Amino acid sequence: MPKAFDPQAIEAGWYARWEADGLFVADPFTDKKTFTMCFPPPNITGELHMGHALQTAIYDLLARYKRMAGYEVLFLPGYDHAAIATQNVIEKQLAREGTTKEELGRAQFDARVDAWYEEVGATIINQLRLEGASMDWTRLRFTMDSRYYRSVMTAFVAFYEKGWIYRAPRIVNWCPHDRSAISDLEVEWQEHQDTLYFIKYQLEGGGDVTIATVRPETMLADTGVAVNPDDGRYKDLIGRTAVLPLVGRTLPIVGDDAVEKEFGTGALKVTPGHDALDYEIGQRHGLEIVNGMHEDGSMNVPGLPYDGLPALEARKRVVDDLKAEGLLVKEQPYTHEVGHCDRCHYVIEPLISEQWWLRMGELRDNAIAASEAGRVRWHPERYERTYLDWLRGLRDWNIGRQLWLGHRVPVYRCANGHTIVSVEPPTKCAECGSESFEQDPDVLDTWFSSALWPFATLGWPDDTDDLKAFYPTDINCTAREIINLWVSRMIMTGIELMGDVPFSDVVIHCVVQAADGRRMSKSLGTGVDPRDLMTKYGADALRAWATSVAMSSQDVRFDESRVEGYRRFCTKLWNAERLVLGSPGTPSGSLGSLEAREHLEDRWILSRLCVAAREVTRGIEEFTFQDSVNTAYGFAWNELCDWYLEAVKDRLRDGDPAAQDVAFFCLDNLLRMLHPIMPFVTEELWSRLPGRRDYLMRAEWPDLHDRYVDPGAEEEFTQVMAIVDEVRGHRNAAGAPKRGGELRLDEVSGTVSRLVAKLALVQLVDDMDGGTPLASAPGRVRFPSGQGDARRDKERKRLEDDLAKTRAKLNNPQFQEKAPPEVVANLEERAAGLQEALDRLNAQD
RNA sequence: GGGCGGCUAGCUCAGUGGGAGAGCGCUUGCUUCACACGCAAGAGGUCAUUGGUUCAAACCCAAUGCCGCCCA
Repeated sequence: MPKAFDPQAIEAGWYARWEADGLFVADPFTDKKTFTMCFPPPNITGELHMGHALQTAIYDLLARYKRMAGYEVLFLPGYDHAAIATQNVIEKQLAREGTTKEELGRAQFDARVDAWYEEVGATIINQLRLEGASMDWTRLRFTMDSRYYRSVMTAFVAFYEKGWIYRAPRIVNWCPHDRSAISDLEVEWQEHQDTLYFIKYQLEGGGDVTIATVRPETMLADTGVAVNPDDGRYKDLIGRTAVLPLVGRTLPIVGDDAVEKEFGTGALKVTPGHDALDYEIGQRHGLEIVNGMHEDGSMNVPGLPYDGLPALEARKRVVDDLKAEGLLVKEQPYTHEVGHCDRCHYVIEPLISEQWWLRMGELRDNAIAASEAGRVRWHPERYERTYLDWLRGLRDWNIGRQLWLGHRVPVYRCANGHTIVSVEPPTKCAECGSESFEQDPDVLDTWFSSALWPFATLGWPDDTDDLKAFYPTDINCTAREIINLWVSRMIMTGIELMGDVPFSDVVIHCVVQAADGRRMSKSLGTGVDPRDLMTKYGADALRAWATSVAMSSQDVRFDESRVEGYRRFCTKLWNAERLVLGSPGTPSGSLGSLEAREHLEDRWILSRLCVAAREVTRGIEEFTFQDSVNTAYGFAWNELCDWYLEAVKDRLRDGDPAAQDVAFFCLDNLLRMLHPIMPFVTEELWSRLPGRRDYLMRAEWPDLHDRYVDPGAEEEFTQVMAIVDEVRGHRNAAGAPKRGGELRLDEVSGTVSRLVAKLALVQLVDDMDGGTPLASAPGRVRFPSGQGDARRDKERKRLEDDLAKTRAKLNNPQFQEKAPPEVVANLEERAAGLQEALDRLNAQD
């Protein structure tokens, strides 16, 4: 074996062998219990970032663990079409080429989109493979595949037939760049420094009222003025009529509780066509709706000089004209939040628009009930509130989009205007026999199709073997910003269309930030490409890092040195195995010596192995993955390598079968429990262990229970470590060479003495003149180069301080009275131990 | 505006009421026959601030400050 582990040399090979031998493929006809995860469709707008890499590591950890624990695992991969995002990417490409999608035409545009999906899809799949994701590639799904398309159509028709889908005009978030509505969740809020304009509206019959607005251009579509009925300043105005400056339209003045008295002047201009609140006020008071804007965000005010101007230019002109007429009372700086499209970053226009809506009533109520009843569990638990709070305030879902790509709404109109809603395109109108149809031009929100992911990927609406075997799935793991966008909607559709929740557990992992705490993003230049990290440190190191941070906090700053640390850990494992494999003779493999075990160090390490295995398992089962990786790391490095292997080096060199059996057994089980975290290096090392070897990937999960737990051995070996530590400390303080010196130990077993001598590299003597007394055990140590008196003084001070603190606590009568007896006993034992150590240290001998 | 999370060693982070921890970095000594991607020994922390609960607080409660996120 080479001296260092080289990830590049083995990763691709193992992945290919696992896949070729069908280890990723799930069998729906299995007798085993099934475990299913449908991988979240990664955004197909680009390559996968650190968040995806982290998420993949967690999913794959769970998949591999469950396989080893005896489940039939389906880990299903796929991606979605990300309609708005993809359209933006292609449009940017076209802009660079000096053309537009309108110039190109639908067919050419579609071809560009398909080529893009193919290219990016391949990149995504490649990265998932590099990371070792054990996904069932025979079941790869894409939301635009024909089968998936039919699932989406079927869901639409099902909701439509229930009467839950309707078409109605409402204020929507309109993106003038994409010329489409987007959902509330796709709006990004940014702080803007703007100006608040105070404008005087004359009243019919004399007088005036001043309103305040940051968007004076929208006044062109005003149809009323509203004041709070409790506002003494304006009470008398209710029922009178204002005249809209520049336009001349008459505006009824209405009283409405929704008007904030504190904002501006307390009088509100009402523009029902361009503001959600104004729309509601307008509806309550029967105000006219004027749509003052075109789809591209330019003004739609025929007959006025502002017609066709972009909003900002119109604003300038309006303000100038108001000034000229003396109606602009004042301007003041104003800071507020402005919505932007989260894909193209244009300013969102609230706009009245006719859209497709999905009624949330029953869908929402059932989704709430499922979580409250514990049929969906959240990890960490606090995210259940995020989910419930959002659902409780949820309005109907605008599922329509005015885009060039996506699933076309399956609504058709015949030549005579009859509406047909059907999964397959109709051939003949049932009412009039017409054979000529036009399909509704809208497409569906991408999240509408993604909401069906856990069952559409399994073949729904057909009653497939996969659906029977693998639904409901078990775990969905994602980032918290996805809870409302996706998780909640999967739960809604799963309950409605499948009659059961789509998964039982939702795992919310942390968000990876750049090292300086900023968002990780390509545009900020703060992004880190997971593939570069895998090239440098190997996939296992990246995965171990991800495992250690994913559930430990809400956010994590990326720290490359920690990834590097896990690469070193891989090499450490590699060399541990190299040492064991280098011992002569053939190990018995009978494991008989595990039962017979005579040596203290053997009993100790087997005990520690059992404890570690239990903790690693618990960490995975409870979704605190950092506990698993920390435990395995600590066991491997600080116990197996630092102490056990050092203690049995000579026995291994002599070909002692007991030492070999124990060492192999520990390695075997350590590699098993590390496999879900670090699949490549563990598979490679496991394959090199003696004996007939199948794949570690389908080996059994360590199930040791308490078989070798041995408190006596743990206590005795702890004494060994304490004495060795102290001797080494003296050696260093004395500046003595690494080997040599004399040690006299009284009142400890021969086993302990011999182990200490071996590990501390000292000569055991029966008698000694002078030397330094030890604190950890009765005895003295002496080095030829001199004594560690400075260290002895320091140690004495430490012990004295500690003892004083402990005694102070014990001397408190209230402590004695109120603290639990075991805590008191514990402290008393501790004080006695400290006193003993001090006595030993002060022994004159 | 509502909600959530964080503030612990130089850095990144563990630590759910009884002796302050890890990795990396730093200092010193080691090319010891598994590993210098290593070994051994060290230095380094009024656990953000203030108050409260408790025999006992990094941990529970309240307030404050700063950083970040989600939602409107």
